[in-house]
Amino acid sequence: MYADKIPDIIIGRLPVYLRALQRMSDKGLKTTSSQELGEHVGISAAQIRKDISQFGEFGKQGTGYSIPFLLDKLKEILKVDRIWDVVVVGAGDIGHAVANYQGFKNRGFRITMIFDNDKGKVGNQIGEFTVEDTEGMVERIKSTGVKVAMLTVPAAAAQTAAEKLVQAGVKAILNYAPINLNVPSSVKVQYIDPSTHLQRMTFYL
Amino acid sequence: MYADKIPDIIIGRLPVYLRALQRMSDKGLKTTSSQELGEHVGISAAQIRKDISQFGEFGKQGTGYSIPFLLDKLKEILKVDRIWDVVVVGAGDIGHAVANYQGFKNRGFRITMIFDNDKGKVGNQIGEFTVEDTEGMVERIKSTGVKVAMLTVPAAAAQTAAEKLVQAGVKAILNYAPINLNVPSSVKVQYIDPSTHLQRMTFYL
DNA sequence: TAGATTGTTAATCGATTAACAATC
DNA sequence: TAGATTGTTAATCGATTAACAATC
Repeated sequence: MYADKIPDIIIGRLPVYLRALQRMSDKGLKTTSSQELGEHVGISAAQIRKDISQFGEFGKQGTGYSIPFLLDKLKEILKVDRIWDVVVVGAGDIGHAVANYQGFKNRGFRITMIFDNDKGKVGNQIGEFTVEDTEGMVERIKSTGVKVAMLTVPAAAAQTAAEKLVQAGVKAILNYAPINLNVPSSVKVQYIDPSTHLQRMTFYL
Repeated sequence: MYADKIPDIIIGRLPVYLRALQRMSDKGLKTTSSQELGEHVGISAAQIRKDISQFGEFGKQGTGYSIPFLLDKLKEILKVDRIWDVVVVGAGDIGHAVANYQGFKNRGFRITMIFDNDKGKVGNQIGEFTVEDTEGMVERIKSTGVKVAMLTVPAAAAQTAAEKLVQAGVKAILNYAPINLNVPSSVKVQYIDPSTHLQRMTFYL
């Protein structure tokens, strides 16, 4: 859709803009400026204008941006103008937490399945979900066409699980295991490792 | 200690190197090269050498880096050659999850207190912790000297809670609430918002 | 109209990569 | 010694910022 390649670093900022705009919208605000949005997200006004202008002319000189309009555009660009089904692999503590997490609502995601390779956990109930056996996972994901996964298994099991997900056609993996995954470049991976974030801050203490 | 300012983007990569080296060490490996480490973390060998060389000459021509030595150095640089006490604010689902999370062990952090402003939750047991009332939080944190916090309250309560943490002398906040925090520049903030990460990937689907 | 703010260009700044002498 | 790999320099590449004409 966006013919010329958009730098990934810009894509990474769009969800932050989206989140801030959603909050403004929830407060009933109708318009904002690059200046104001920038103050909310800690990014310069010039950069926000440049980022947004990659995708079209969404603002108006003199008045700024319509919040509902920009919200719609950003959702469309990020493809969260729809709901993505998400599979969770790993029914341990983190798996439980993400399965019960209410924060995906209205952000474009809905968890639909949870898998674990521990037969002792298979069949267990987690909220509204029943833990399924990893054995049938590849087929099950293939047949449902799910493209997004969250990986919440121990580090030692993460690479193997990731390979199964790739085999099943998953194209986006949010990895909670503290290990780098090796996947084809057509598959996107994002990492969440709280210790890493904390260590990035202790340097400055 | 490191007189000339090190770019934050380099600091951000050090925990990733540390994590990979720890894994190599756990496997019993004793040496590695910038090439090999780079393959593990998906970063070019040149960049790894450049990053590491900011802090000293830790490698040897011809043989590469001693894993135990480089581990020690990185831990020292990131100040995780010690254990940091961490306070958790918010005893909801995420608070529970981080309190029970075993992944901070051996990464330099130890949760020591959990607070919530809901009197209904105060006194509850979460693992080995008793939920404490936010009312006494500032004094309690001040007196214990804790410098690191994890913020796991709803978005609407996050800014207020962050201000209390700042008041209490906290200098590093890992924020799980999907909102940007406004804090003095002397206080570091890192953000964890899984929806944001997912949205960054759906763009490419 | 006058004031405000966009979209965009050019300038600046910073980060990454390539290359290689030094040396283990 | 010969081969391997570092630390570092210079070149390249990319991202951010400043500035301003266009225009709502």
